[in-house]
Amino acid sequence: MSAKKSKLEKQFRSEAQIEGVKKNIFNGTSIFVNGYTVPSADELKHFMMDYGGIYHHYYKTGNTTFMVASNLPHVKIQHYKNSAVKIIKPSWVTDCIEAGKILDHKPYLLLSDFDKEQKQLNFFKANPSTSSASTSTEIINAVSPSKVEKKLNPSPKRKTAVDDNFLDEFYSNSRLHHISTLSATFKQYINELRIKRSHQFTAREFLKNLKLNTPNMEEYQPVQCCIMHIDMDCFFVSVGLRNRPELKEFPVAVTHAKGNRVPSDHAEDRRAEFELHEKRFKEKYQNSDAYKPWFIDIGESDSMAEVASCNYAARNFGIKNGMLLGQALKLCPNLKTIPYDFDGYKDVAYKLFGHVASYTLDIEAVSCDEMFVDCTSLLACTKVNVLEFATILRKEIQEITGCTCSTGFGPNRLIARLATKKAKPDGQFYVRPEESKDFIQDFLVSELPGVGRSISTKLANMNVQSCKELQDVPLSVLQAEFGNKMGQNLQRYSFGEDDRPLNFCHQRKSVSAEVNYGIRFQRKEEVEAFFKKLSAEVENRLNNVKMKGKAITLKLMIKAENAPKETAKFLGHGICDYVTKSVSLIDATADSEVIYRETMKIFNQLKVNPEDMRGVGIQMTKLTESKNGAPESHGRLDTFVVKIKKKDSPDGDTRPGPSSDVRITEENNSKLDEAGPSCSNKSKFNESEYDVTLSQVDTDYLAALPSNIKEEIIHGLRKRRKNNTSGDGNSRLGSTKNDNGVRKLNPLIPSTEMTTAITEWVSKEQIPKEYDTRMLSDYLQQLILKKEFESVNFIVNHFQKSNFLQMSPKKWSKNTFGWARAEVLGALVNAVFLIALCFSITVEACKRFIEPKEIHSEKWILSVGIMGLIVNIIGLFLFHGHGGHSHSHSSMPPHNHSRLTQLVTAGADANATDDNENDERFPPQHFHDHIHEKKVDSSTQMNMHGVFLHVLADALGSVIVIISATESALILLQTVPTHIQVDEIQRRLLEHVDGVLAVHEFHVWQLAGDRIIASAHIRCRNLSEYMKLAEKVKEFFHNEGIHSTTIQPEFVEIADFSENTEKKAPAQDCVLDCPKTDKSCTLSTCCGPSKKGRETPSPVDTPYLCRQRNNINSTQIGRGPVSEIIERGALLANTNHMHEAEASAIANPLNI
DNA sequence: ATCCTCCCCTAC
DNA sequence: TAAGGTAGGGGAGGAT
Ligand SMILES: Nc1ccn([C@H]2C[C@H](O)[C@@H](COP(=O)(O)OP(=O)(O)OP(=O)(O)O)O2)c(=O)n1
Ligand SMILES: [Mg+2]
Ligand SMILES: [Mg+2]
Repeated sequence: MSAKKSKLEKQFRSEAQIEGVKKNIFNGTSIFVNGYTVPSADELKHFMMDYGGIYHHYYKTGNTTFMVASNLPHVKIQHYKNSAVKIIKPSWVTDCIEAGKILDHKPYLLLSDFDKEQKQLNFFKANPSTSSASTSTEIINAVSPSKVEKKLNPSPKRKTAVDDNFLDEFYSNSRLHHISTLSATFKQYINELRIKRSHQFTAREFLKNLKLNTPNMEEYQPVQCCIMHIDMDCFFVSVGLRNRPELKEFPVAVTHAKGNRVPSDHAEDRRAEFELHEKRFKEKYQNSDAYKPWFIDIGESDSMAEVASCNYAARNFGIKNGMLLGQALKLCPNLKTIPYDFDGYKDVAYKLFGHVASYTLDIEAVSCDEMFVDCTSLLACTKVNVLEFATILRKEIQEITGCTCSTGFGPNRLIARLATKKAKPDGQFYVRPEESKDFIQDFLVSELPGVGRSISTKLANMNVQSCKELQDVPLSVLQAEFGNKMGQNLQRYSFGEDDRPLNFCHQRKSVSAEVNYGIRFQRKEEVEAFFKKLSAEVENRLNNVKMKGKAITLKLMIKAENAPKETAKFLGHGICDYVTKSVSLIDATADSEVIYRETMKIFNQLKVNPEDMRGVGIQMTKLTESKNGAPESHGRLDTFVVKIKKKDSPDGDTRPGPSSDVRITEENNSKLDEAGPSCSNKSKFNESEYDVTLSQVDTDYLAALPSNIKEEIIHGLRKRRKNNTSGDGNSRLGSTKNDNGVRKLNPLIPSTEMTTAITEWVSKEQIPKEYDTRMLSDYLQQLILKKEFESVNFIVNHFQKSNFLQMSPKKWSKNTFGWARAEVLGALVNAVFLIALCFSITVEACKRFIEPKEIHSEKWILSVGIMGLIVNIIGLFLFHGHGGHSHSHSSMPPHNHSRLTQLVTAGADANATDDNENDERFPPQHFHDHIHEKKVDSSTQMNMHGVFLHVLADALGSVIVIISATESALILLQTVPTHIQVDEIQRRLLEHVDGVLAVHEFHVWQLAGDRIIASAHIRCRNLSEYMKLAEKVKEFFHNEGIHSTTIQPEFVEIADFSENTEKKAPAQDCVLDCPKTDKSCTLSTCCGPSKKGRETPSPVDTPYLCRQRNNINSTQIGRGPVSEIIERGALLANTNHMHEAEASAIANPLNI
């Protein structure tokens, strides 16, 4: 029992003894202790008497200053609520003594805690049986309180996973769920910012200017590698205290519970669970010494809620994040609890990441309150020293978020992380590379990131506590104990070495949803119902990240055999065994039905008793990007097709009922497209028609059909499944792909309509989405496989020639030239396509020569048709195409339009009657004839002359194709256009334009066709001279036929001023090269390492370092609060921070 | 050797 | 009452 006395009490006593004379602190203040308290009433009485206070054995209204209570029944609270009685927590007494003076009692008011429990109070009030009694203590007391409870709460109904809204409610209250979600959010956030080119590094620019204009900043000392770690101080508490500033100095924790006593109905079970826990631990680690029974302090009615975060005042009492509230209250009885504020965390986290991102995007998000940042290039670019930057950054973060943070800097992530630890709270610490070995020695192994309870216990068993001790353990020993890699890592860490790079571009490897709270099932149906919900949750999460999974893992927590039935924590999981099992699927999926089905299959194999389940989880791995990722249809390519359709036919939007199968395909298609998985199974006809129509050539689909068989082969041996679900389950799995709603464009959509849709799509959409482009490429692929070469050609030509490709103002971030090159690309693709086609046809033809076959199918006719088509296309190239883009562009569509519309109608008819033969659905005869008609229009008549032309066109066509391919390739290779002579132009530029001292980095290339682009560095004397010059240079290039030029001026005079004079340099050297920082830049310039020792630290910085240097002088520099800090020289030294023993963190986890 | 599955461990 | 999630590194051991 004496062990139970808190440190605090002891401290008070010893202090009192040392002092001998006790101060008069309470000065006549009187208290009455009501009910059970910690410290006890007796102890409080002595405290009061010793320090000049008065102890009342009864509450005397108007006389007793405070009523002291830890906990009161609701009825009593209700009774006192509206009276003038001030009820305070006992810790007020101890805190006053500790402070040596009377403290404001308000933070210790017990009633304020209960204000938030208004609901419960109302509940009591609202009940008719007690409402009249609520004003009178006597009447309430007359009724047995337990009876009242029973009546109100016949069987204490607890909300478990079988209840309807459990999942939502649980997740909305789960702190761990929230921080996991936020962590993923910010990893993604950084990814997105990095992709977005338009991102502005405003704070970095500001910092640069600040440095230039603040002469009394320290001289810049370059660093070769600097990793920063930032972590918010006691994050949840800091956020919570933003609007409770009066609590800042008090010990505060964020929890769900408020520290009230808890019903002790299952005291035995709680005891038993604690003991089993201890037993398991000792068995596991074979060392009873290492075990510190964390639960010794926790009584039968102490709160088992977890402290999510506690502030540093609370940490002085030994409280830790993750500790149970009951335990924390023993350490610090007057710990103040505040509720969660999940929106606040998100808000602050966004501000934090947003602000750091305005310095650099070399950020690896670790969690919502923490990140690693590679500062190397940032510091090099701004020429600010590490600790100056830290001071500025932390000050800004505090101003923006209202919360403090700490930063650590080091040569690698390990050191940076530990430096932050040392800096906390509200501090900063910089470890220079050469200091890191010394720095790390004093850390305990348990403080190393990656070393937790298990490893530190094992090391403790080997008599290793500190990093210094760890250094002496031979590698072989570590590897024998912890495995190859872990052993290696441990040793490296112990010397302060860490070569893990920062990961700026995060790629998810798994998506899961787990619930290990409130799982209490009676029957299997309840389990099934919950798995359904969980599967739906997983589907949502997959969709949110546009992913599909190819493997499903079921995770279960099963009550350990000897664990008591009631868990220590209300609705917790108690002591459990863990079971996981996984399946690999044939096709990646995000469909909740598939996930559910597979999950149940695994579950059935595991044969668990639903009553023993304490936790469930579903995890998807082997992720692939999903093609149809975005569930929302806004801006999707196929929606444009649908829209057009609607415009065309007014009745297009009357949705067909499930029975109206016979429909024009594209309409049908769009409806089916929109249909989710839920209605996929209803009309087999629709589905199969759709599938066959679309995917006769879709290998995925072919793979999917026999997937059940394959699955049986692959997994059947192990699974030993019962035959019950094979029929239904398998047939559904076979059509999974389409159930999932993979969106496809029906190849029957006329190419004209398609081009219109594409035009609209391109003009509306900022950035082409991946699934759109895939959809488009699928569509084209199908056209090719259906041998609709003319349509393909038409669409490709459309890309090549339509206006939006040539002069689209829409530039997305990856495409600053707009779509201009697409024309060239299109030409190249077109040419390659045609060459490949010629080749395959030649081969085919040869085969036929060698081994002639009888013509007994329409395929032959089709082939002939195709050849005719090829000749036609080439002929078109020859007669229409080569002359100019616009000409063929205007002449093609009308022909195609009318023809294809007819074809579609015909095709739709064929489809409605015979959906198996769609491969040959377009009568080739019809096709060919039609083409000929067109040709007759453009030449003379259908006779020998025509035949001759066909052959001639064929031959010439090949030549043209090859020539055009070569041209396209040359353009893509950025070669200098043939009619331009670079050297000549450069020489003339120097000669003809006065004031140009030198020209270098001179490049000329062809964006497309006759759009020629030049870039050059031009040296002149100073800015004003350049202004005069610029006009002339532009004019010069204009005369040379180059209308788009990028000119980088260099000024001799300024360069001389800012750089060492010794570097005056030969005229060929570039004054505005990248600065010397690292090693990676020279190779990244256009011409490679023509000059030595110049680089950019990272691609992100390049534009700023290399191009915008001359902007600096024109920017006005403000003098904000930040510059004042600098001037005050208030670089904060790191606060020395004791290494906290991590005992509780190690002892805390309940799962052994 | 390298892969896969089923764990365990860690971090926040 | 209480809201014990989630992603990733890595090891053991078997299959290839
Ligand atoms: N067992 C834990 C650990 C952390 N968190 C939450 C609350 C914390 O505020 C937040 C950030 O975790 P940190 O490890 O960064 O801890 P703090 O920010 O609270 O304190 P510190 O100042 O040590 O960073 O994550 C939690 O809910 N449960
Ligand atoms: Mg933190
Ligand atoms: Mg943190």
